[in-house]
Amino acid sequence: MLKRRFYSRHSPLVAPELIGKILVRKLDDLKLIRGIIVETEAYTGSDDPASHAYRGLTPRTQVMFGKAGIAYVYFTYGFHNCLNVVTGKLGEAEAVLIRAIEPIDGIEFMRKQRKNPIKDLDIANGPGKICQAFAIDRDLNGLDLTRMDSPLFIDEPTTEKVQRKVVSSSRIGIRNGFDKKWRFYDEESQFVSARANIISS
DNA sequence: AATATGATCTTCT
DNA sequence: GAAGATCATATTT
Repeated sequence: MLKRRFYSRHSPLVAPELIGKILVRKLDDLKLIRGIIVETEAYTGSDDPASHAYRGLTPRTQVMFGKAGIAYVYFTYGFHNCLNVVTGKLGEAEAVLIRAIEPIDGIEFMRKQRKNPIKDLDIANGPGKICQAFAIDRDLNGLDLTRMDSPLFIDEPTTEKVQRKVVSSSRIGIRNGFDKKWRFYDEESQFVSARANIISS
């Protein structure tokens, strides 16, 4: 399990290192849902016009200003939740958005969470889809991902491939801050988000 | 293959 | 009141 030391750094540094790591979700019945992170985006605070924290602390962005290694889950477009991990030093308002995942374990569960027949490629290739597949909602906002008993955390890969070809681009779905190349993804993965493919083509 | 639209919630102006 | 770190479906090229 990744420790707080890993998260307590500048988000554009943490985001590319999360590619290839394993997101793990523990359900009530002790079932394990696992997948490889293949796409992330870094956000910072007052210097990043694309960030929720750009205009300072608000009720929604409160956890971004807190300790690293905490989940920041927000609700967007009236429909979807998105999962971030808080990074940086205390008070710095940084986070990494998890944008796409390659499912490994609990695929049948994920399929049920989403829409029943659905291709493996479409289970978690987008931030809203990840939260559906992994049963993540705002109840998990503020959760500490570095505690042993946490129902959600990030692991080092074990049997999975460790070396990834990580490349960067502009972030997706934002109007400002296009100059920053803070979206990172595994160039060889088929599981990156669908919207990314549309925009970059 | 590209573009449009509906769903409909939260936050900040 | 408008915009938003989205997604699925429908409609048009």
